[in-house]
Amino acid sequence: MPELPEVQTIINYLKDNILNQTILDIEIKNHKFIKNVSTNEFINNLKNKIILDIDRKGKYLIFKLSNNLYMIVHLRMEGKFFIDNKKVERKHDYIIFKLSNNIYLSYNDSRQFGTFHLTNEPNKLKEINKIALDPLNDNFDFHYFHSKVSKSNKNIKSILLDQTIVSGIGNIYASEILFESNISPFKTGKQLSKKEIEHIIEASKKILKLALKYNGTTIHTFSFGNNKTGDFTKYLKVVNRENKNCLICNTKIKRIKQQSRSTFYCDKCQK
DNA sequence: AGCGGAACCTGTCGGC
DNA sequence: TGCCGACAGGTTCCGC
Repeated sequence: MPELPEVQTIINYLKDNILNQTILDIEIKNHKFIKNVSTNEFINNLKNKIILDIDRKGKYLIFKLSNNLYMIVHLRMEGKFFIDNKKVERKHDYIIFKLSNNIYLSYNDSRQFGTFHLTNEPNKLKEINKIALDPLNDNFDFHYFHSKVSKSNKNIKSILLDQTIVSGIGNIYASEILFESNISPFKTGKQLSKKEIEHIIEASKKILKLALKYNGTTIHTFSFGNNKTGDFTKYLKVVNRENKNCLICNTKIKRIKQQSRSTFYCDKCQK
């Protein structure tokens, strides 16, 4: 489900609600989410730790806890956090943290793809270590991106989805960024001119910032803050607009598959 | 090395 | 109404 704007929206909401709370207890209803430690280790390590900060690398959430411990969470397609003032029964709640002040933080994941890791050194965790800069980072610039794409034979849509080249972009924003850049999703990295690479960098920063401002995009199921939805949906220009008119040139928007994932684009505006 | 496709799961929607 | 297939904001793994 979530890409950078959605993950950051979730983090902002969590920070408003659970920062400096102590984890009093943890209930685990399904063990599969915990990847690099045993369930017992997970519980014992987290118990009585304070949530000092919540940060992000790409689409990973990084919970900084007291005693130099970090909990790393990836929501994949459907992971969600709910915050309740009392214990509730909710379908697909699989990990429930009881926090001080009687707050219950529940991890909910209908498709069960999400992951949890515990570590003292997040940057040494292989999942985090390979994640590239995201477009909102000032170091994501022409020099960096050009060096990563200019020799690539992959199409630019796939390049934008490659988290080891640029992080935080997923299937929705990849299409939106390419439309904003006037670049065909079929073009390979090699075929891009310097100017086009510049355009993609600018469009990435612009779209992700704007989407974040509107708390992300809700098409199917994204929500944060116990069922609030993202407002960027109404600003989407190509995604889910198959067969509708391009807002710039009135040509019908096309929908195709690349790497078995939907790409939306305007074949007149995007060359 | 690099690719496409399957796998991981559940839910929803559209067509027949 | 019911069944069946396609599809879903992601990533990894496997086989060619």
